[in-house]
Amino acid sequence: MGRGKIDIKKIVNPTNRQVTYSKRRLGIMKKAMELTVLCDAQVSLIMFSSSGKLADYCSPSTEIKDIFERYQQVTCIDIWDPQYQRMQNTLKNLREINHNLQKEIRQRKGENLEGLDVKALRGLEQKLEESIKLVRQRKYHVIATQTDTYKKKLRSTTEIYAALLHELKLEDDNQRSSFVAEDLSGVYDCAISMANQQHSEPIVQKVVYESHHLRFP
Amino acid sequence: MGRGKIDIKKIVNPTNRQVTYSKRRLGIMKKAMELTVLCDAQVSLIMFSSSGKLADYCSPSTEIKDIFERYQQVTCIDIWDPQYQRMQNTLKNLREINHNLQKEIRQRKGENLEGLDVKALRGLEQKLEESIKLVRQRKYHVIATQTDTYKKKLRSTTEIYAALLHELKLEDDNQRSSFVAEDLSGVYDCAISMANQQHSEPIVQKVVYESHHLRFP
DNA sequence: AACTATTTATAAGA
DNA sequence: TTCTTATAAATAGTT
Repeated sequence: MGRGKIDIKKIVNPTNRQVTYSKRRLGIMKKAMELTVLCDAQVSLIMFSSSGKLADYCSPSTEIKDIFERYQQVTCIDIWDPQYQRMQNTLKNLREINHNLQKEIRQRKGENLEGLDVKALRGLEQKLEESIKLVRQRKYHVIATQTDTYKKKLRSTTEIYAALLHELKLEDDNQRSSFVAEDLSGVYDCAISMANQQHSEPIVQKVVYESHHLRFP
Repeated sequence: MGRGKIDIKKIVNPTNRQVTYSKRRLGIMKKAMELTVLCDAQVSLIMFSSSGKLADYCSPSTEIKDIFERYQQVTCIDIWDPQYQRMQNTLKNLREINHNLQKEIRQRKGENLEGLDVKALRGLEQKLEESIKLVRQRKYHVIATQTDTYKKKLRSTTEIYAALLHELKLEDDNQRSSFVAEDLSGVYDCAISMANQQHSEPIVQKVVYESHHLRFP
């Protein structure tokens, strides 16, 4: 169809090829549309030109992905094999890791010990003892650091207020002096509560409580 | 093209429609093939007739799935949305769960304690103490059961050999008698080693060792 | 992008 | 279905 008959083989001239592609692309899309309408068929058409440009047609009230899934079902070919397979493997591995982790946690919690013999139990006990040792060390470290910080804060606060007290005394006023004495106790309380910011009990009480719980290696 | 012009609308007569579908299906496939060859294009064509029959064409040295993946890339549309999305979610969840499990394990091992304050550390310590208590209980239980079993075995074995010894004594032979005394010690050793089947140390030694490790709540 | 001579596709009939 | 054939549609080469 055209001024002359052409052989069905790759058109060498790129411009010519591009022009023919444009014309025939429209033609085939029209044909696809006609087939859809005339024959109530479901059609998916995807074309990439040699320059990589995409053109596609899909019968109305469907999407290419639906037609594709239908195609997949009919041909029994799993299109997403590579990615899908990889994901499935990853899932399997993760599940296994998960299972092992849960098992380990359960044992470290002292659950599900039925399968273990004396040797394994003793091993587990030792592991737990080591862990608890580490936790206690850390706890001691944190308390020590904290106590130290609070001590410094308290000292500096006390010093500042002592200085203030001194300044006030310089005014040599009996009424003032008694007021300051009252005030200082409040200031001290305030320093204490600062030192205990994250704790409900006063710091002194706390430290005593902790040290009775501490054990050092 | 044909004896008469037709409107592009659904052909009502099913037979007619089927015939037209057959003809045009071939026609469009030929067009697709020509486009492929003439213009060096990549074409995928999938058709389902109204009766559900599949026909497809794909440019040579490719597969529909390849064209489809390319289409997916270009359109940025994820074709396998439902299953894929579900899997991705599952993966994400599993990864998160794993991460948390690993974190918990690390803490229970006494690692990564930097972020915890005194209260949390004391909590962890208590949890570990509870766990160790459970492990020790279990260990005691296993040892007790095992010891009991071995004791019974030993007793029954000893009784059997005592009976044998009695029978042998009935023969009232001095030579024999001295032989039996020797033999009995061997028999006793055998019973001991039976009782220790899964352990390298003799049972008596074992029990002593264990009880010095045991602590009861 | 438009034109048109020709080829190709196909509707209707057998 | 497939073949035939008159006719519509598509398009190659040209402008």
